[in-house]
Amino acid sequence: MSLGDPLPAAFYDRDPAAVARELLGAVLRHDSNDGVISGRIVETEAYLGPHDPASHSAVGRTARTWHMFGPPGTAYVYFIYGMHWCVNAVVREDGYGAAVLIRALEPLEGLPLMRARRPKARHDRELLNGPGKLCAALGITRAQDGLPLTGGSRLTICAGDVVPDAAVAVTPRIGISKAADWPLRYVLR
DNA sequence: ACGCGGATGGCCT
DNA sequence: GGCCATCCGCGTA
Repeated sequence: MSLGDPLPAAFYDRDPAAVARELLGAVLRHDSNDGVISGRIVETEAYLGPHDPASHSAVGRTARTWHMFGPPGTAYVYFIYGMHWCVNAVVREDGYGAAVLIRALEPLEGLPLMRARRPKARHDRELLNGPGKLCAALGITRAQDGLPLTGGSRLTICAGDVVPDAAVAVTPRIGISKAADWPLRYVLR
């Protein structure tokens, strides 16, 4: 595995917090029908599995959460608040039900297309700084739910520069009510 | 620079 | 029926 190659399934088949930490600096890329859009991952959250009360997998394997229980390196895309899509990378072994939510990116490729898909963004800093915003900008919807992120699909995560611990902040997860004090959010500054 | 509430729909109970 | 792993606009400073 070197810089720019897709991260393999073995990268994801590990402790969710470690994967969330190490996804910082990696690159999420969507080869959409309208063009390639990519960004550097700068914020993530770990959802540990069925025993984590804030995790979607805590309700079991339903139609909505189906792909969260898929093999490591699968995209789990869900619809929330009647308007927004959010994208996760499935972690741990096939059938377990853990994932890492991608919460923010820094723009790399496809700036004009991002701006067209995010007309409300008043400057480029607001294009990808939220889980719903980055899915809108990249064109990620239910159509990408279940795709492998490990290569061979149009949605991939590729290795980036190594990020030193001094550049990483760890905080509680955002926007949840259960297990809201667990420090599983990773931010690159 | 904050804080608050409405939008909006699928899904679980 | 009520709850969301959110975003945006409007209000007060």
